Amino acid sequence: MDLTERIERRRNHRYENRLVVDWDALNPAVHLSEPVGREFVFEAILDAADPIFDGQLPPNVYVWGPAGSGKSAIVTSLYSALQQTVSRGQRTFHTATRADSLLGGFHFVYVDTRRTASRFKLYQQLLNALVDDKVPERGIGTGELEDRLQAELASADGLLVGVDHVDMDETLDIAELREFLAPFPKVRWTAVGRTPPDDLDSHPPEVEIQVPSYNYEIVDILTTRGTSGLSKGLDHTQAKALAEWSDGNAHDALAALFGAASVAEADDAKTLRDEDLEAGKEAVPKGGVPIGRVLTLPENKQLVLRTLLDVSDSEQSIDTAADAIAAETDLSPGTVRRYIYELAQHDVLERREVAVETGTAGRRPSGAVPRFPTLVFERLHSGT
DNA sequence: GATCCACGGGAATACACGGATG
DNA sequence: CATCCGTGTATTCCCGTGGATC
Repeated sequence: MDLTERIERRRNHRYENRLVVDWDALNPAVHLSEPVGREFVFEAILDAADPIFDGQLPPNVYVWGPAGSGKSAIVTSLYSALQQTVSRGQRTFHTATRADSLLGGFHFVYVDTRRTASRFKLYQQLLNALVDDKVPERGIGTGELEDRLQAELASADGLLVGVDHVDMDETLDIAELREFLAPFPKVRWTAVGRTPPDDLDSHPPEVEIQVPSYNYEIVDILTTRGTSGLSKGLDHTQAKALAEWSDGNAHDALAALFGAASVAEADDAKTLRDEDLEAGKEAVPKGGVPIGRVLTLPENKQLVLRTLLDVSDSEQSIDTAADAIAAETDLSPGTVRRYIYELAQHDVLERREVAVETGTAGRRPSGAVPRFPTLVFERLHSGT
């Protein structure tokens, strides 16, 4: 037996003994290419997109439903599939061979407005997806980008944009989306959000598709993910219990599973024990924000959150915490404090009354506690 | 020289409480 | 007793500046 063989053997051995074999499979921020149990929504979106097969522009579509119901999963997978299908034909398309490519003149781009909440960034992202060279992120005017995008679209039949997370804190709402895309008559969108169409403060999109909350499907989702993520898969009883706990929120269920796996692995456990699952659930606040939301925050805000988890002793005021964080980072105390308040306003943190020992004068201080899956956040951050 | 936007810092406003006032 | 006022904090709001890039 030679050395490489021995190494290989050892590697396999370790691999087999390892609890988690694929963290991405358990990661609620990573969507499967084929989401489980939402086929009818795919059909509805494709129905609406049907005109493109005749070279016509389709209507704008609004997909809406509660948190953790698979909306993002659907749109990301659908758009990446469309993008791939089409761009394959696209390269060879150009002039004569138009008939070869059914969707030849259409482009598809997915954008997350959590990262794209200004006119500039929207144009920048769209352009970046359409052209080969990198589009500058600064040093260039918004008008210039608009011109370039116009030029790029001149030769296309149309552009379909999947716009995720509209109408939330710090993201685009439908009215802004309309306004920003108004200069481009060939652009149509599929917007995704939680707000019911009746509550939108702009006239409703032509097509509305409602995504209901998950129910029994969560067990399937957990089992599917568990099978590829855990060396021994996920026990059915545990999957069922997690599903029930999650109340139809697939994100929360996965976040708890991910957290449980993280705890178990840190403890060198060979299987997921019930206590791990308890810890996993514990770290996922009910009605909190999804981990994806946190991971799209600007780098320094994430740094503040990560440091907060380290220095936090639950009973300290925001002021004290801010000072402690500022000492650990190269941000000023003032900025850290402002960040914490901003994060609290956007539900990433929660302000909570804190016991005050000193005099009674003045407004009472509050502390800040996380409203996002902390174990998931910590693990995803410790790697980078 | 122009661009966008994250930072920093400070001004404005909100809140808590005790004491004064009607 | 209800309301107002003053003082001390906490929180929110706003805008100028500068880094990085074109």
